[in-house]
Amino acid sequence: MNVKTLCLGILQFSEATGYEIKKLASEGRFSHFIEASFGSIYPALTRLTRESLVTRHEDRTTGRPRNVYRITEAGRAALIEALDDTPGPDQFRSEFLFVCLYADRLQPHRADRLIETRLEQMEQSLERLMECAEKCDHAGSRFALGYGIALNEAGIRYLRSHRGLIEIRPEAPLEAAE
Amino acid sequence: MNVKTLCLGILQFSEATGYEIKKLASEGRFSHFIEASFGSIYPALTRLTRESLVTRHEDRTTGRPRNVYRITEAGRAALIEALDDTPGPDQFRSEFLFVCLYADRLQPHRADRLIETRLEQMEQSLERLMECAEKCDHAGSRFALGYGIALNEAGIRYLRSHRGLIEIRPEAPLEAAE
DNA sequence: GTTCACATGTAACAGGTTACATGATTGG
DNA sequence: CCAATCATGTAACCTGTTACATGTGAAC
Repeated sequence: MNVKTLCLGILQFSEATGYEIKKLASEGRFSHFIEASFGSIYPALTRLTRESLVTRHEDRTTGRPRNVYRITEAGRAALIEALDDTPGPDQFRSEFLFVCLYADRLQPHRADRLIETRLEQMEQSLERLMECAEKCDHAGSRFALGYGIALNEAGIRYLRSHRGLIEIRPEAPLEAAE
Repeated sequence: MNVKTLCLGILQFSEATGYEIKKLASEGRFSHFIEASFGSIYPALTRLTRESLVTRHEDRTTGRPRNVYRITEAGRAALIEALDDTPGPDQFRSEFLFVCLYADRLQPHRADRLIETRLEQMEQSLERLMECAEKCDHAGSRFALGYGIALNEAGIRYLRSHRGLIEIRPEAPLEAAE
């Protein structure tokens, strides 16, 4: 799926600036299964405008000049059409897991710290998703959000209960760890 | 993380051909958190050979000519060094979830079929991971595999129990869906 | 015999990222 | 006044994918 479709998809819910689209994709309610950078969003928006799939409204009233984009009827049609393709397989990429593979070769307690950090990140992201879900009453969005929450919870649970598999047991009391 | 590090990581466990590396990354025990195509693996292997991080052994004995790659000491060192960097955030990309967002605009029962298909895929992938885990006695790999299994199970559970959120209720008997 | 799995590689191309360049407004 | 956040955009670059090109051996 490309950034153009993604923009169309976000604009389908409400008008937005490029900046806001980026926010929604990176931190907002779509962030757990989507990603895009400014460098791809702005050009996409320009192309979409040229193709009349969105319209651009320059807003100079609110102090900061901003370009607000709004999806057109043709844009909605194009989105539905794009959605018609069989979605590609979900993909999960994790450098964290890759590093864990070699936990036994890492510096002592490196794995422990890595897990600690990851756990914190996941708890944060879980919280964020739950906040979004509370505020949200659109079925599709709740469904996607709920999925993210379920996966996050499962990941956290797993890390907590299985970290012992790769961490150095404290039961082997040694100062060698330093 | 780049394909070079990935190759090094896989070769750390045992020697392999480019073809086998691709298999391991796409269907094998690393497949749930890693991906790489032939078009990136072969050039990476050539570069690694030039840098003496792996050695190439041409095997013409087994009928099919194959190039078997083996990691060197320098290669192991380079891997450990690469592993030293803070791993980037896990990323999950899902076109499936994106499409689900617009379930209400799709053709009737499109969402149902999508979920059905995804469920089947996830069950297959779960089975595959469990088979790998059974055969595997390396702690790091078991940990990573277990993580994949946990996430898959959670995803399957979620889809089964929440699909009603976006599917058309059969309880509302109407041909209006058309 | 023909299909499938094994096996290697290249080249064109697409797609997106990073870094850069710029500037306004708000809040402390 | 200074930092953070809002805001837009470009260009060089990188990385990897797709498609192509080729060939062997095994199994049915």
